[in-house]
Amino acid sequence: MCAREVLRFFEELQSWVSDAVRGYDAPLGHVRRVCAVDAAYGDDVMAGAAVVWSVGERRVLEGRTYLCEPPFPYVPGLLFLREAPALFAAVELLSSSWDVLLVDAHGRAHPREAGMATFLGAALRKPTVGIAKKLLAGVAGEFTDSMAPIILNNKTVGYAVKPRSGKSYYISPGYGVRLEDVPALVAVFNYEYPEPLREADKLARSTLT
DNA sequence: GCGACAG
DNA sequence: ATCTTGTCGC
Ligand SMILES: [Mg+2]
Repeated sequence: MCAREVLRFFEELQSWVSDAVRGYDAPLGHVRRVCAVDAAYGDDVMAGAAVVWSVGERRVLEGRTYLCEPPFPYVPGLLFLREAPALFAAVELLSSSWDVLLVDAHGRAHPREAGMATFLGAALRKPTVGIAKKLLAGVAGEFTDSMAPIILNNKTVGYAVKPRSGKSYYISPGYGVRLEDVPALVAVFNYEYPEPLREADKLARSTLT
């Protein structure tokens, strides 16, 4: 009935999902094609964008967008209710295949260890990782080679990454990706903030112009 | 009670 | 996320 219970309901669902998805973790193979998603907003309209990026050619192979009215307001910790539907729709419009999905959000580094990257991966049943610009939960530990573990509930749930130049970012497993495979994925982009995410951001907002 | 709070 | 141009700094 009231908003209060709606939030409590979805938060409880997140807690359950965080444990349920662990059984789907699998080794991440060679990452040749990466998919990245992001959203942008206009007046009463939002654009979800998805791009497929070729690691070898360092270029966008395909880009798709999906426009709709924001289905939910932004509530810290429940971002997926607002953005996941449009991002999911944009990904489904892609005809190109990809190995892992990069989401502009958190994965396991979340108050209930199930951020938007976790839900997108579960819905798509494909490997995902969350890559955010700011921490929402947990604390970054000591850095070792440009990376520091993100500690939450007494365990490592992801990594803080310090690029050779630029602001640091935070990456954590979403769905189907093991924590131990995250460092290799970070290395694929030479520790820099992933280009495909910048491309998805660019595509999302250019669509509203 | 107060502050913090992905995008 | 968005409102916004030039400007300070690496
Ligand atoms: Mg974004």
